[in-house]
Amino acid sequence: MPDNSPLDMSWILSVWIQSPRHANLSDALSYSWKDALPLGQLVRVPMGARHVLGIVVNSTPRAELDADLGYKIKPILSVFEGLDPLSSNWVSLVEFAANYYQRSMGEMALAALPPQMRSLSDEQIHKKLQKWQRQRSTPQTIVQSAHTQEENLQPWSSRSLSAEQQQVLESIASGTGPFLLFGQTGSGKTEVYLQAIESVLKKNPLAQVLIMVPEINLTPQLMARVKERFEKHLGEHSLVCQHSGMTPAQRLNAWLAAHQGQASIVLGTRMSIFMSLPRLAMIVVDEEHDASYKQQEGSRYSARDLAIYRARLVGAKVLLGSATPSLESWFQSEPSGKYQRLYMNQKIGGAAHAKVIRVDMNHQPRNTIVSAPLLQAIKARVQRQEQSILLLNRRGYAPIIQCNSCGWMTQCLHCSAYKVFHKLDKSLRCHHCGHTSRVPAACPVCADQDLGMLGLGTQKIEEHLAQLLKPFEEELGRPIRVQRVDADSTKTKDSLELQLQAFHAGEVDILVGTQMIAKGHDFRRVSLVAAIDPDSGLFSSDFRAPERLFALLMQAGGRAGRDWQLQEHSSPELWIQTKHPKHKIFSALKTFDYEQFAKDELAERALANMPPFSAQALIRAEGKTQEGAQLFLLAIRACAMELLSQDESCAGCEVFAYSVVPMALRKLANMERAQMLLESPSRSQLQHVLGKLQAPMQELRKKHKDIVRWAVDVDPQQL
DNA sequence: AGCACGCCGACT
DNA sequence: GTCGGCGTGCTC
Repeated sequence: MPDNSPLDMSWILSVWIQSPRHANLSDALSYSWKDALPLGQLVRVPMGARHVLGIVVNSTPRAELDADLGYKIKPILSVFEGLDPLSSNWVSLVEFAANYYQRSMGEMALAALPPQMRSLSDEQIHKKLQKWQRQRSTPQTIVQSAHTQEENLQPWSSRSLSAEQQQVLESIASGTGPFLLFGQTGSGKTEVYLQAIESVLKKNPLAQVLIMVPEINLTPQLMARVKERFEKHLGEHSLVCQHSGMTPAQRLNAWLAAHQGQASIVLGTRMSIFMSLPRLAMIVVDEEHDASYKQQEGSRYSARDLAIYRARLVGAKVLLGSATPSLESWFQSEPSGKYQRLYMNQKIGGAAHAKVIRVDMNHQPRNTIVSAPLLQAIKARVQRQEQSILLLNRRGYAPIIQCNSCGWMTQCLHCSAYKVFHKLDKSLRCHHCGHTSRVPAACPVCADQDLGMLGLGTQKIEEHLAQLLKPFEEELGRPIRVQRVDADSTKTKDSLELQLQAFHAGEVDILVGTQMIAKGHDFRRVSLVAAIDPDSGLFSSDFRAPERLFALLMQAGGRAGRDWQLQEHSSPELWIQTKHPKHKIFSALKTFDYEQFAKDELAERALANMPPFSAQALIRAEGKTQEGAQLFLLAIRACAMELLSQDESCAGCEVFAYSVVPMALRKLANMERAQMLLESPSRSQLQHVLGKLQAPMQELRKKHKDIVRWAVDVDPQQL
């Protein structure tokens, strides 16, 4: 009673809790307490009938009389003792991200904390904290003891650096960044990251470093290298991961280690950009061009862009690395931009670029899958016990089954897409909504049994290749092993790891897969990579499709010939089967000339006023009918027009609203989808208009009852 | 978003 | 007679 007597509640706290923007709540709710609390303090507060986690962002003395608020201010329930408040920098980062990506502060902030922070009781978390504090050893003591030994100035690694790597490291040490590390696959970028991190940690043993990778799959490999380098100097508890594949308990432990400053290095996926790192001194964004850095639902943030913001906010260095940078980053690293570009051109150990060989499929027999010269080249690899990788961007057997009599095709009932034939279980599967059905024995429309297959999938290539190689097997006197790697073959946990291990061990001759195998994996004995059918990336409605295709093929080419021992027998090759061999993407690819590609592509973007020469935001709506979705967006469009002409603060804004159109995948899981693109030469003007549009959009949402979901996507990656 | 309260159909 | 469908409405 004495503690919670209303008379003692002399402070009003502003608290963020998890609630989306469209809830009719302001960004921070008011609660009372007997004391002021520091910014970033975690608290437990009553919310209706529930108790929820909150973050204090402000404390003000209670006025003599509460103003007529229309609601009762309740006291908070408890304060998280023994846990440092979140830093003001962290709060600023969240605030910026919420504003920029048009979400509420509370949603952004609470989603950035480990889920157990919300679900566990205070006691459970305290228990965890105590247990964890007992077993911990601070990095300080370990590093200092290491320093008192003989190796104060000795490098932690014995590896020698190339002149180029050394030069890049000197630039990083002497500059402020952001740095764009433009380095070929195999040029030793990872070593540069590790060395840069080493020098940061040696300069300040308490410093913290964040390393981001695009995908969960890539964390174990890099973590192994980080451990090998740093574990003995920093202790095992100083290196932690953070990604959605971890258990809730693991995530909480890692989060606590980072938050309390014990973790020196955090390695994770995009979500780790929001880790609480009170002494953050460096951020590494590996493969910075990768689209996975953009969150595709909920708060659609770009972890790469936030890394730039966060680094500037806390005075940390940020290092973006890629062999095929995003055109946004590339543009920023031009002499007129804000980033410093660092070149790494040389391949370590003198490994050469893959030789690019284009096969003009116009001159091949119709419906050729693997052209004769490519097959020949693959056979030669098999004979030399070298490995080949075949890339195709479609899984399954054949994309569609068609009735040869009436033309009926396997349209998904719930999506505006075709179901794909999977031969293993003789099923038709929609890759968008997952709906699965049996293959009909006859056409459901005209009952004709003459059903044919259209197009190519990984399963079909796998089978086709086995057939083509069968005669050769006898000649060779051993079986040829073909392994398929795609979303279907890697469904179960660790199966990707196992399949890749088998490939590494040389138990497989040929790997057939989707682009998931082109990412990051270090294949030693591969001397041939072939893109079977890359043409769909050449003529897409999405202006970023060529950029993605180019990056994929460059990366694929980099997979070939990483082992210089292969050089003695054969040179690595990248094969492209295409009906458009003269396309400029392929001519730039031939010399692995990213710079030429970027120059051409940027010139086109400048002419068309596309990013990075403009900023974009996409408003999407989903409803029962296409008409309903479009009507909602049209109303928003009208509202935007009105703002631009009537609203004083928007009057000078140059924001262009494109027409409302159905999405590329018009219907998904029985939901009709439409979108409208907003574009402006000025990021801040677009931001301003979006902010002004927020309230009217929420009003419109109430009127358009048939709208099931809608979202604003700032800086959309896919159109 | 949760989670309440609140009024109408098929079941122990 | 209840269990439970999800339609509005509120949360400092």
